Amino acid sequence: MRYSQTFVPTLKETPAEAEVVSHRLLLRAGYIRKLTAGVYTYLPFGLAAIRKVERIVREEMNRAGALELLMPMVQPADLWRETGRYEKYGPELLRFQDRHDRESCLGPTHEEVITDLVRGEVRSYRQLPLNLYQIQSKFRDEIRPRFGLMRGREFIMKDAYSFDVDDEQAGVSYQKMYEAYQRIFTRCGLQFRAVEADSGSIGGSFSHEFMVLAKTGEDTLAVCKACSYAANVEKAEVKARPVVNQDAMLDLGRIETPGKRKVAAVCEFLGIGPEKLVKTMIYKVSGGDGQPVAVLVRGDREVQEVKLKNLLQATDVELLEDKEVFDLTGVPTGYLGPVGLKIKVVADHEVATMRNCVVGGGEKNYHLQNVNMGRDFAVTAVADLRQIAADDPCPLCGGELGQIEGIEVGHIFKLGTVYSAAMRAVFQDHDGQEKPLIMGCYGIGISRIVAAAIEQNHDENGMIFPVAIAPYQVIILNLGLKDAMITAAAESLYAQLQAQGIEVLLDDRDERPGSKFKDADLLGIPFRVTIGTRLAKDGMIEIRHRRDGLTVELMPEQAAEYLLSQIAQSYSAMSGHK
RNA sequence: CGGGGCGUAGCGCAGUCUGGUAGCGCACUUGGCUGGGGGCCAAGUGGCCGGAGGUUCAAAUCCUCUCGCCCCGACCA
Repeated sequence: MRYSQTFVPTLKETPAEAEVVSHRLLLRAGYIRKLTAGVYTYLPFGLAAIRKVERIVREEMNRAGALELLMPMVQPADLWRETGRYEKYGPELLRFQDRHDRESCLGPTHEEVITDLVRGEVRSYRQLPLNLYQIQSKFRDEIRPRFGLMRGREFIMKDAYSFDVDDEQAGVSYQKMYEAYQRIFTRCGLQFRAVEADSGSIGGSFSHEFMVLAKTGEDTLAVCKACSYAANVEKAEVKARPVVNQDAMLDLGRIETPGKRKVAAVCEFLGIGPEKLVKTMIYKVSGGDGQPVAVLVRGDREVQEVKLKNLLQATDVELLEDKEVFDLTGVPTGYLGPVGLKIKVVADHEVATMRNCVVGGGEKNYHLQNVNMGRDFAVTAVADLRQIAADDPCPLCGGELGQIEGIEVGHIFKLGTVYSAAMRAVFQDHDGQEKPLIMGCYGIGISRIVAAAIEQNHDENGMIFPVAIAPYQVIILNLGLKDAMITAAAESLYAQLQAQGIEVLLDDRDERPGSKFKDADLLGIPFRVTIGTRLAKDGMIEIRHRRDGLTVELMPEQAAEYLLSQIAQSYSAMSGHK
């Protein structure tokens, strides 16, 4: 492609609306433009990167035996009512009526549609297993779209659905996808990690997330330094530690703590550490029994709301506002405690091991000391409810844990029969019995991968794309448009590389060298060839690696061979397979 | 939805408090010089000041309503 013939509106200045680096660079480099909140047009270079990712995904899905199809974006409400999700999915599901007042929605995911399709066509175990996938635009009416392609409302996603005869076969399908995902992200040239995950609102029993490691990640991962354990902190299990504190229980005491509401203030006032204190947090619960619940965790710990949600089998939990707490309990926040509390109380494991701790007094300006669970108050459940901390041991091997940030780019679930049972998608097994299909679902955020790749690979001058997903592999800068020798060399190399199947961009614009260098860096193209006055001076052209700045000088006739071998090397370094 | 902020030229912004000629930088057009990291000189083009209503002799500026966008929280590929 000739630069003068394409459409890459680069920006010298940074658009004000962009917060994260991938969003800023995608706008500046002319890869995307915003149409409206969370909805973007992919310009030619942005689309080229997307297509590269799609191609890798297709190849690996096909290799794993999945079959591509394409489902509609517009879906009838009735289908969603069958699984109860039309009501449950919430405002993220964009609903509308067509001219006949038929209720419809834009597909945020396609479990219902695929299950509807399969129940109509699959009758026998002999038609299974089946794994169907599509690459489709999805729409989720996010409360707050942000970060450009990272969290848009409209985004491109690959979603696959597997159908099996039993749990064991479903496990095989799951494992195949797990392996395909490993290959996909490796081939994309990304540093990533598969982690155990919460299965979230889609439901189901077992799940992994694929996380691109980047400082700007929205998720935090707990990763063992000794073994292979890695999990989203939402999920990372905190093992109940052995009780070390066998002190005798002391007499309960009431102490005045005027104006001391925060853990830190109470601790300072009483001269104790936060590990001697128990926090009481009250949550509003949607789903489950719907009753508000008080959660107890140690003073220096955080409640992990996903764990709480799972314990209560709730669809959502939300911390009560200060005023709501007072209305419910008559106690201002800061002085809440489990003693004498009238609502349901659940405690983190750790609280059960604590002796003689301090809790809120249940009235303004008072706390209680030497409080002991069991003697002074009762709880309805003791469970793993807090977020894993840096000093917690690995739940698998007991080793030391580290925490890193990640961007979720893929998620695989074992769904079981959640959808097939609700929608009566059944098959007849060997034994003649009718059974629900065992399902799995597997998502990859295609457009998000492009953003994540940039978050992970950039510098102050712009993007640095991995070769496999760069819109072009090579950019040739012709710095002597009016010089016949320079132009001839540039044109010749351009033709040679194209003949070799290399995707190459020739910067033939009548621009000053500075602009061309800046744009080349910004666009993130892995290899840059500079052909300028040095050709006349010493017969050399220059090839520079975008990632590390490594620069070599060569004679023009050596260039194509050099680039070919460098590109091949880059690919083999990130081949997901032999 | 709650909290904070912003809508003025394609982009980034000033002007708004204190009403009175709509401005700056970048980009764009033309000419010239220049030519290895966003160059220089000169001359230009481009605005219903988000929209509607109101106050006023006079509104980008004050008032009311409205639409849109961004940032912080709960959601997720």
